[in-house]
Amino acid sequence: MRDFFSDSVSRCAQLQLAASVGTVTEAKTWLDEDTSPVDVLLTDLGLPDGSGLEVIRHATRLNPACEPLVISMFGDEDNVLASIEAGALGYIHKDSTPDDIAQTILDMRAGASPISPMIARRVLAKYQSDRRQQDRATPPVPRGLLSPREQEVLALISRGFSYAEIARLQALSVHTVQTHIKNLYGKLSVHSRSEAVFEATRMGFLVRHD
Amino acid sequence: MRDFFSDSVSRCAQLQLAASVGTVTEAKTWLDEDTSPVDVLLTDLGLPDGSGLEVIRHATRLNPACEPLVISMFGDEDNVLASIEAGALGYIHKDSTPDDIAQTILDMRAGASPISPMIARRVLAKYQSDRRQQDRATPPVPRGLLSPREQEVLALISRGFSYAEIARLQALSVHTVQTHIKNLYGKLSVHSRSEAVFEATRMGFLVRHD
DNA sequence: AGCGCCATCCCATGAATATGGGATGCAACG
DNA sequence: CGTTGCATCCCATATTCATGGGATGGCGCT
Repeated sequence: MRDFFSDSVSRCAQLQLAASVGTVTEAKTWLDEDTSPVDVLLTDLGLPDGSGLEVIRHATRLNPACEPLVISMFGDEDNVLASIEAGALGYIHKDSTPDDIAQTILDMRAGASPISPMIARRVLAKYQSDRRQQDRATPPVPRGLLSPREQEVLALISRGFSYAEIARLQALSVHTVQTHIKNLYGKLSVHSRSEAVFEATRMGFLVRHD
Repeated sequence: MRDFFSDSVSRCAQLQLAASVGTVTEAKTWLDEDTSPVDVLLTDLGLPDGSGLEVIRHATRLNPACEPLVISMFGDEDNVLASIEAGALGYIHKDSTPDDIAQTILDMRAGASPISPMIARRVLAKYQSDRRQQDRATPPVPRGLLSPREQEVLALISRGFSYAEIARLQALSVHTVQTHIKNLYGKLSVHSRSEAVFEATRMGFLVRHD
């Protein structure tokens, strides 16, 4: 197998083969030790001592610019999908010729993602469903429940300002601030600043703006 | 243009052309009025009265199983990406032949996603960066920063309990509670209950347990 | 014109908090 | 065996909150 890979890679005049290993352990060790960043990672999924997914994760963590390419078998769509989630940018069939592999690597280096339309469809489906889920997670903010002033005051409370400080920041009287907070408590049905912050966060009023 | 599309579609023996329109408005109206669900939507992006993106969104909202296919020009990767986010499952070049288009539609119906490797790469990149961002959003909870006791006290604070109440609930002395909170403030570098709740939420200590 | 909601201001008081100190026993770690 | 961190307890006090009242003017809607 090593020879086969080496053979494939050696056909890319532009690339130089840095290493070729046969197990997850070997791969990780080599990645850790090697000083220069790894640009292209060509890996099988079923390695003797673990999954190629681990190697992909390891490599991309060490060098985010690394471009992992997975060798897959037919009918292995699920694993291909998993490797894409792990960071793979393309895959190639196990029975490709060395020339095919070389060409695929070059394509990938040129900015493409060698993926079959079938896989692409599944990635898209997942991408879109994730996106929809995020939208649902992003809250159905009960807008209009809190008046603008109340929201501002709430935000300041959450950052630990005292009544006096809030009054100064908003150019209000301390009394006014107290009134706003009083109303706020009513609307959130709470009885203290901390509880208000908790509830407001839970209800999506307080968003981080670091 | 209508004739061209019709011509393309009519070459798919399996498909029947339901309608062909030329503007966003027409499309929406037709989608709203037509009773049977739309299976395949073939749309250009630059329509006279708006973007094909709107049509895609409209169609997928009405029938999530709808498979939108975008007609794009060369060099229009950004828009293709946008349409994929809007729900498109594939795209085809504007200068394809009717036969190409017909074949592409059939491929898509068979479960593929006609996407060039270049576009695929960009989708993957976005997918993976979104995923990483979500991971970062899900916090690297600094476990061990807060002692168990402190976490409990924090949780009670967030629910609005007073020192005395917390003391009662935890079978502690009020003084002890005060000490814990004092230490808590130090660790979160805050100076009030509300700020503590805010920071703790931000840092992922306070999770909802409704 | 009247009603409701918001923002603004004012007051007073008991309750709760923030923060400074200091102290003990225990368990873990090297 | 000393150090360090946690949990526990104690005290005192200035500050801040929570909450009850009451009041005015503006804006939008009917």
